[in-house]
Amino acid sequence: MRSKKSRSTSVDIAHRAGVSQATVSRVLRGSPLVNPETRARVLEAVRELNYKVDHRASSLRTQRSGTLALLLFEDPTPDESHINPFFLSMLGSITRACARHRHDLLVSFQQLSDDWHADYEDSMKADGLILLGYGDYMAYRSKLEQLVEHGTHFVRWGAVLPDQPGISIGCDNFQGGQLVGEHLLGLGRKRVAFLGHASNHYPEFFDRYRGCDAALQKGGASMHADLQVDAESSEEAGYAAALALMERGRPFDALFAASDLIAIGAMRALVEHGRHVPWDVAVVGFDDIPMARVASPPLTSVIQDTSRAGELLVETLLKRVRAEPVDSVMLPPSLVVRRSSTVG
Amino acid sequence: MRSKKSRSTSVDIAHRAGVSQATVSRVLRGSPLVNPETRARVLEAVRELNYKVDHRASSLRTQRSGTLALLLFEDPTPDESHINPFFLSMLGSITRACARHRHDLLVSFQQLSDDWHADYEDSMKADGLILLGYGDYMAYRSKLEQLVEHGTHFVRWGAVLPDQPGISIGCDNFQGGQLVGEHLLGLGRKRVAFLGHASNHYPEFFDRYRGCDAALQKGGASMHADLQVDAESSEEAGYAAALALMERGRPFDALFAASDLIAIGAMRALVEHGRHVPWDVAVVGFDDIPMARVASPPLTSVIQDTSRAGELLVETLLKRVRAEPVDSVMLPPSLVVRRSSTVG
DNA sequence: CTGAAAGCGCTTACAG
DNA sequence: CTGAAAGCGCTTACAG
Repeated sequence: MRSKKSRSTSVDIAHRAGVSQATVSRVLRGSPLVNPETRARVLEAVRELNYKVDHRASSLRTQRSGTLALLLFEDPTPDESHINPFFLSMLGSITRACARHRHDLLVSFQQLSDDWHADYEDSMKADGLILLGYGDYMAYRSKLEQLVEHGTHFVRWGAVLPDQPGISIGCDNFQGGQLVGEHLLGLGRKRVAFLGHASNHYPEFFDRYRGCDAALQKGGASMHADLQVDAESSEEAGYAAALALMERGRPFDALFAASDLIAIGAMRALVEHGRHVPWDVAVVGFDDIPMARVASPPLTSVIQDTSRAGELLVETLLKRVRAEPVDSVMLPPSLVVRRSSTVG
Repeated sequence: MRSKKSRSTSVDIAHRAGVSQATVSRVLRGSPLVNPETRARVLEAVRELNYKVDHRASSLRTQRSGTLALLLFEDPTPDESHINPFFLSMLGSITRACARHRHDLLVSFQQLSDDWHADYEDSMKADGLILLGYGDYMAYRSKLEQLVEHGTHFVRWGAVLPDQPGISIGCDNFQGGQLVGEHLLGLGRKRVAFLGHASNHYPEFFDRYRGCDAALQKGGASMHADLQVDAESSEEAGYAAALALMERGRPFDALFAASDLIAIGAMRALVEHGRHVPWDVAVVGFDDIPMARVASPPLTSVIQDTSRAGELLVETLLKRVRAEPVDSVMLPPSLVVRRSSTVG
């Protein structure tokens, strides 16, 4: 139709229903100050002409777009189309949460190096931003400060830290690490290697590391600096890190990977070098991505509640947009035990 | 800033630069009819006030939103956050393609049963729609017809069929099936089971089936109705279908699953029932999702070029929006051989 | 309960 | 090359 006649507007509806354009608008916005019969007539015309409110015009007038933007970034950039599966799962739950809250979602991949603070909200495309991604927190932090200073509405998925700019929703990574430490200790493993960055630059990984350390210490063990190898969250990095670890020649009977991707890459390296998982080395990951169940052996991991997380991110952001008070929140993780860590 | 002073407009810029608001607009749209010095002055003011064009106002005026909408649907609805990984990968490449073409992307999950034809383009939120999903084509088709009749701009990912409403970009599923059939034949396997719907209701799966059949026939074999079991694309369905297949008691030495998820579920069932993959049964999937590499044994699969697909979908849709002529396109698939089908 | 009118922030003929 | 003016399609005080 639209290809032939041009799209109808509220004026067309007004005409057809024999009312003013203002009244059409009132009906469509659900204003209570409209006579029920008038309303019925307008609605009838709306149906007949298959009319839809022009979202741009209404949003220009009301100064609310009803749209949220999701900015997803990873540094270094993953090769084409290989976004971290954990973020993809978050993307799914955020999309659903947006729909529940009757908002649209704009999705965009960004480089940490991009000028992403400058775009979506400034050009009035979105009422607020959801930030999702890994990367060096020290580089990240200054961007966040700009956003705050700029008055942009945003919520970030990530570590909940004291004094951080803006607000965050994140997993309780320390507790996640503890769950892993306790599990390994219960298995009698005390020489626990850690694959992943463990510094302030990667606070999520670092908290996982420290949580595990804290748990081990209760059992008279601890993490060892010579059993820690840096790795970003990818299979390749996990593979390389496991090789580097074995190269060092220090004994270890368990391996805690900062993410499932790292764990999966590491298991490959271990097996290729004759280490049996879990007999020689119990392996635990983090995130519980779909791949974890399928890996061989199936990977013990820490579950982050992505659907709760998506809901909370959207809910919190909408509160921020409405200038209601909000707080950072940490979500409790849980452990799922599979054969990569247990014998039998 | 914006939280304190209100956002600046083109009028503010005009004022500051000592020109008319119309000139500001010309500069920002890159119009050639502006004196270079004037342009410089305007740009200076833009920078100082950190001004960004209000996208809604500009889009209202130009009647172009610069936004595309991606509608993702699956029937039956997957449980929270477990979208088919193949679609997730498509989503990634579509997002990137949109960015390359300087368009924004709105993402939304839909039920096939929803009234999705009615929304995004009608309310002027998007210039066009990308449709992505599995489902009963017969139900789907009537929706497509409505879209066409309605003059909506859309491109669909899926089977390229004669007489279909609108245009499609899809994998050459028949050829994909052929590659599988030739591969299995080369391995000396002739009793090939098929897990997945094989009817007009699921044209993509059906083409894969027929392609495989065509290849087998060249080798004096063929697909058998009693070795085909319906399954939608999920691990659970694959698991159940493999059980049903074994139940029938007909011998088979190869299994072609209509998707990797089906294949992975099926392998689990096979192994649990004492069949060795690939010795007893060579297994091949379709899609080459990330899980395929990690499965045990790693899964032979058919690669669909998702990054090319995303680019083509976006490019084609934008042409449609600009009323340029476009055609449906089939992309050539390729086979990646892993240990689920080869011995040694 | 309803209408006339102003205005959201741009873009683009039109006139100079 | 530049400005004044109309208009994109709505929403919402204001007056009745």
